[in-house]
Order: sequence, then structure tokens, then C-alpha cells
Amino acid sequence: MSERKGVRETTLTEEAYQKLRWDIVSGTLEAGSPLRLDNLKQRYGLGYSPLREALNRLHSERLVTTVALRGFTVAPLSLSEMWDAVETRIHIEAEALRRAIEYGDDEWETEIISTFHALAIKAKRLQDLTEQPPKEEIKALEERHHRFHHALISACRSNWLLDFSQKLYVETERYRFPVLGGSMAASSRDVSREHQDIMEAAIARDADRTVALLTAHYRRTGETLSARYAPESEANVAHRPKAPAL
Amino acid sequence: MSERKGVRETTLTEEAYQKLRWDIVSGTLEAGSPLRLDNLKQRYGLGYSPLREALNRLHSERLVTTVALRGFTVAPLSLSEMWDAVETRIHIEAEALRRAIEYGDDEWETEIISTFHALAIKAKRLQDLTEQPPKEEIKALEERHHRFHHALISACRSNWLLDFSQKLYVETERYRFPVLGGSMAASSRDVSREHQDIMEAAIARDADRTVALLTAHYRRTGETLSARYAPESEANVAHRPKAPAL
DNA sequence: TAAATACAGATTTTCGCAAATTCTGTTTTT
DNA sequence: AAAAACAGAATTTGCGAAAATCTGTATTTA
Repeated sequence: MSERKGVRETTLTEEAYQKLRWDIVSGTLEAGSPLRLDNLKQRYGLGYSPLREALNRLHSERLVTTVALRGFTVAPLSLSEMWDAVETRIHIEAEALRRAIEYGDDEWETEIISTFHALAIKAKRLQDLTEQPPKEEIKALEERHHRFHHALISACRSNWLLDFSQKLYVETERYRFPVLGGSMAASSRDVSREHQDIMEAAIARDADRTVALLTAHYRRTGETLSARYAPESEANVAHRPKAPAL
Repeated sequence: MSERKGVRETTLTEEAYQKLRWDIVSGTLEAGSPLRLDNLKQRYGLGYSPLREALNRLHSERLVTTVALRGFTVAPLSLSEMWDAVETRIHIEAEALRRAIEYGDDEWETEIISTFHALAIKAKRLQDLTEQPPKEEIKALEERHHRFHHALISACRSNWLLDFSQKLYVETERYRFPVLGGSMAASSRDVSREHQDIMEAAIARDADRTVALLTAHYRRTGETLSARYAPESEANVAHRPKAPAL
């Protein structure tokens, strides 16, 4: 049971969880495909128990579905589910943001500024690249993106709001990931600008403006993803929120 | 590995989950007490694997806490956590309710009415009882209560809102349960009346009024629980929301 | 031919032990 | 006397085999 070299850093369950999560979010394991225990065991070189436990954690995050006695599958993707996640996220984070703006102290402001810059630098570097950035780099970008958005609402003083926001972030990450790798430079949006505006409004303690900017930011992302996943289809318009304008 | 008589109804994991959940919510397993695998194995007559899996599910529902390599414990209770859950629930369900009122059809109305009556009848019967009702009866009452509140928002067309509402219901159930067994008759509130008003406002499609009534309903419950868990203490007032009025 | 039944292969679920890790109380050293 | 080191105990974690279950195919029956 010992690791290659001496001490093991984390539990095998954690390892299984991280690897599976990455393979699902990055699309290596396709949506809807069944996850056979035997396969996974061979693929990751881990036993049944850690895999099973990891699969259960992923189930509670809605990344995998499971039916009793019929095993696990990668959770399917659908535009209507994506829009549900986007709109719910707006509803949750709008409230969290208002509270964070009310309660946030110097440390909160500092964290927003530093995570913003970490994100902006990374985004700039990847955007300037001529070739397609490697998946590892996209992962790092996603992490900084996550940290920035978390920093915005971190002072809201509600564990439940933070928890729900986290869950919705994970859900939308799956949809966002393949697009991030695509034509980043070609995008007509200046996402970094949007982030900066949100940051400035938050630090200026203008709650209404910050919420409006964040809402627009998320809806634009949703629209980008809609276009990416169903370029020709008109069907996805039905999933759009009723009030897309600010 | 075979069951007493022929076919097994569900998986052992499901059985472990249900039993553990009940023992935690009903208070049989006290908040904060450690959950040793050996103990549980003996107590429920189940193996490690089903228990472990059930414990993980309960962890994702915040009913148990866990630290890697240090086992599981029953999640602690705290007034500030309860108020967080109550206020977040209000925020989630207010939105879900508005949408349900917009989208709800005849079937939705019918479901609200029937679940209301099922709840009202049960509540009346338990209230008229002279002695303390048995735990099983309280469980049945809780189930009907849950069905009614779920019916109200069931037409909201958002799986995420419904999922979050469900999570928060479970969380608050833990706090409500011991109180339900107590002096139900002595309560100055007419809870059934509150439910009826909510039902009528919803069916009349008066969104603002329904949301206001539901908010008041949840806050009153929160206050009852505060009083029950910290009767003399002034400290819990600090956890109260800023705007308790309608 | 169609429906019902039986069978066989594949898959999931469960079990209990063994290994690894952490905790606790005692002894030794500074 | 305080800090560090150590050993034994308690607990969690991981594994692979065995049991239970499901799914699809072949066989039988009406």
C-alpha cells in the first residue's frame, strides 16, 4: 500500500477524485459515457474503494450520475441545464456580492485586487500565444478565474451562499472549459476589461452597479457557450432568460 | 450476504443512509459525537463499505463532518448556522416561488391543495393529542410538511433552485425536529393558518404577498428555534437578520 | 409467430482482513 | 519541571475476492 517513494501526500481517494474530476471537466471522458469500475481501476491504477468514494463525491457535485445497481456515468451536458446553472448562479452571487460589499474590509479589497491581477496576467499571456495553449495552462487559468470570482463574494458571511456558488462554479466550468481552449484571441469580448470593471465597482462599494456588471458578465458567457454548443440551432434561444438586458 | 427473506428491497448503502440520517435528524446521535466505523458496524449490523458510502452522502448534505484519516462526527449545531440556512432558504425559495407562480398550471395548484390538507389533518391530530406523540408520528408530520413546501415551488422549472431548497430543508429539519416533539399545543402560533394563507396567496397568483408570507413564516420558525435552543441568552440576537420585519 | 421463461455473461455491491496512519500515555532527556 | 522521543493502542483506508444483481440472448411453450 506504500507509495513509490516513502510517504504518501494525500489519500488515494483524493487522488482518484482529482484525476476523475479533471478528466470529466476537460472532456477527456465524454458526457454520457459509462464509468465502469473495472475500466477505471485499470486506467488509474487504483482499487475499487477509492474510486467508488471519489465517484460518490463527484455525484454530489453533479459531475456524474448514478442509478442504484447500474453503475455510474458521466453526467450529460445540456444547454437548458447550463442556463439554469448560469441564472441560479446570478441569483446566488448577486445576494452574496451585496453582502460582501456591505461587510468587506481592507483584506477583502486586497484579495480582490491581487486575484484580479494574477488572472489578468495569465489571461494576457495565453491570449498572446499563437498556438493553442496546453490543457495544463487552461487549468491554471481556470483556477485563477475561480479565485477572483470567489474573492468578490468571500466576505458575504454566509457559508451556504458560498457553498452554492462553489457548486455552480464547478457545474459551469464543464461548459466553459472546451471553449477556453478555442479561439480566445478571436473573441470580440474583452473579458479582462469586464473583470476589471467588476473589481472597480465592488471596491467603490457600488452594489447595484457591481451586481449589474456581474450579471451581464455571466449572461454574456452563457451566450458565448450557447453559440459554441449549438451554433446553428435556434432551439437554444428558448433556454435564454426572459430578461437578458441589464 | 443474503437478506433474511429472499430478495433485498434496496441496497445496503441506502439502508445505512436512511438509518443514519434518521438517527442524526431525530437527535438519537448527538451533535458533535464521533461516528466510529466499528460502533456503527455493530449498531446497524452492516459492513464497512455501505456505512462509509452512506457517511459520505451525509457529509455532502452537511449532516456529518469528516477530516481525512480522522473519521466522521455528527455535524455540530449552531444558531448562527441555523440563521444562515433560514435566510438563504428564504432567498432561494422566494425566487423559486415567483417563478412557480408564473409557470404553475392546474396540476401545480392541485398538488399544493392536496399536500396542504394532508399536512393540516396530520397536524391537527397530533395537536389534539394529550400525550407526547411518538417519534414515528413526528417523522410522518415532517414528511407532509416537506411535501407541502416542495409543492409550492415545484413548478419553478429550475433544478438547481429545487436542489438547493431541498438541501436547506434537510439542514433546518435537524433544528426543527426536537422542537416539534415539544409543546406543540402550547405554541402561540397558528402554523396551520400560516400555511393556509401561503397556499391561498400562491393560488391567487399574488407573488409579492406569497413571498412575504413565506418569509415571515420561515423567520418566525427561526425565532421559535432560537428561543428553544438558547432560552435565556441574548447572544443569539446577534445572529438575527437585519430586517426581521416584512 | 409471439410471449414467457431460463440461462449465461457482465457489472455492481458488499465483505472482512491487512497495511498505513494517527492518537495517547509513558518514559527519557535536557 | 518542561520538552522530546518512543511505544502501544485505536482507527481509518485500501484491496481483491465473493455474493448479488442486472441485461441481453437463446430456448421453450402456447
